[in-house]
Amino acid sequence: MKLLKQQISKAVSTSITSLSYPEKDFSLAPPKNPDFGDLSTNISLLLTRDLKKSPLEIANNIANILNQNLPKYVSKVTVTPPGFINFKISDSFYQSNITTILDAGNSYGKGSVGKRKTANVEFVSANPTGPLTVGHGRNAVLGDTVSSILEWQGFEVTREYYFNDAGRQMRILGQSVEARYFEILGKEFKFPDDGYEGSYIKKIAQSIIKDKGSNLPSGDSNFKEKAEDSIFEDIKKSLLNLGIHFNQFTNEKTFYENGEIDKFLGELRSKELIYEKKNATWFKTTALGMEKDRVFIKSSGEPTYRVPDTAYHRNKIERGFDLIIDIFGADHADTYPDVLLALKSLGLKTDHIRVLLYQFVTLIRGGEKVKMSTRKANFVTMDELVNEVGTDVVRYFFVMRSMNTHLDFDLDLATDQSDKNPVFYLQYAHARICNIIKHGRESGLELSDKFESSLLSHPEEINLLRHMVRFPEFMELAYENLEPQIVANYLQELATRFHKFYSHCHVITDDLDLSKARLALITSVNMILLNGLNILGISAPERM
RNA sequence: GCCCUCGUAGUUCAAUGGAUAGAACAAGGACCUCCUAAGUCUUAGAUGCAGGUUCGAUUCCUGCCGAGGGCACCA
Repeated sequence: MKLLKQQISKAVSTSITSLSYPEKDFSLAPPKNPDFGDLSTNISLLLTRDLKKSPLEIANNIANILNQNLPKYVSKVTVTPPGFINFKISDSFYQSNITTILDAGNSYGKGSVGKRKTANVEFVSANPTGPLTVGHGRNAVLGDTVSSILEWQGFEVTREYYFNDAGRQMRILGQSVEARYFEILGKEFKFPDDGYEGSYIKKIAQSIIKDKGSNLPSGDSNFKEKAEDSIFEDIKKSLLNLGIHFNQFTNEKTFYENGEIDKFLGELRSKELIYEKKNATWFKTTALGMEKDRVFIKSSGEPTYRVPDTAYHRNKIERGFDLIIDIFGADHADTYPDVLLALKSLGLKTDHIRVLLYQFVTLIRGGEKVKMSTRKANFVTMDELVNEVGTDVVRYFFVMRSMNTHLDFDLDLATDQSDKNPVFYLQYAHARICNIIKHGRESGLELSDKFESSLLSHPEEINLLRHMVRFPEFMELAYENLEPQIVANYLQELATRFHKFYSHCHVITDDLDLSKARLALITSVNMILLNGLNILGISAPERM
């Protein structure tokens, strides 16, 4: 399809040159209404102003030339108001694509932009203060799917989880566990003001009593460490439940210990971008065009998140990735520019860093919005959700919408309607095909590379084939925009066209040649479904 | 007050600046002697408001209204 488009574009360019029309950057894409043709270009509309002629006239001039010497596989060139030039592609082009798909198999649609390139995708990155919640779920699924989209283009991807087990949050976590520990033992305790109130804290305290006895003193390091270990283990388990596994966990502490933080602070200092004021250390972002300076080291001596984050990103840059992606919630929108600014001041290139912001999930339960807070233990965990509706439904739910939409997650509906989730529509198409293939096998029909593709001329077959050839193009689009919902939308449309085909055309019939051709057709549809579902991390059951 | 994201059908969401704005759920009809009806067909229903750019705007720009998030010596 890509080649064909290039050929047609070239033919259009040649014809406008021969008419001495100026060159324009025109579009060539399938029109929404298939009655107009398979591909349309807006070139004549773009030329209207320069040529001071009606777009229809220009279009007719171009079309006349094109019709004199049709590009390969183009059967007709037409013009429709207001001035689109439409190309009708011959059925044989689409029919021949089946062999292409079957030959490529599970690599059909792969791209090569990422060949011999590496990418790092940092996501989730939740500190181990509590279980993975539905809020983190959107991050997790997006990150994992974006990673797969990159892999599909040839990138070697490192899925990375960055965390900090040394800050304020973790200190309070330790104190919360300690308080519960003494509470259970019937001793005097003080629950911290901003303590974590979830019941998991008590469970951790209980397990500490079991493992370490009941004589731990206040301030014992076990409280925090045990909590961290236990929570981290749960997070990893929850992620695995979602089909996600990380290649690397990076602890913020590393950058203090290996001196990289001191190193880059020194470098900024020597560039006079750091100064002291009110007992704190500031980064002079105003000198770099920002509205106000930012604190790097608090008067308490603790660095702010910007410091280790900058060191961490520098580290990622130095590891030589061709592409670095951060998946952040909308609440981080204002924070990463500081980090990028610091990196630039250090003389580093940041063009290959892409920050993907996703909007928050609003949870709705009983018709009411639920304000989520890990600290207040007001949350729904990923595990609860996955256990209730299953991994496939959860993953599809998070990936079927654009990440910059604020989405409402109605828990009652999610569980009530989980059997109406559109993911089943895709899976059902796959299962149906598997069943037909099985049915064919039972009557002695096997897939063979010898089939007469020209028999596939039913309108529903052509309609299906038209969408199939676009798979590589859509995957490329998903990569360029880093938007997983493009994959989901593509598959949804593919499944629709397959289901329509199914209701109009029988595969296994008395007509052996037709059956063979249709078997090849549905096998190639299945290949695409499988490839797409794989990218989304969704299973493809053979029976439903 | 300033910044970011979003306002599309009753509801939840789609739509590389293009031609008649698509689905799903909910509401009203129809279709299984036929490879799984988790399907197909069909009726009704929407671009917050006001300008601007453009041959053409849901899409880009400005203002207003509304929702969410930010604007820390929290991450």
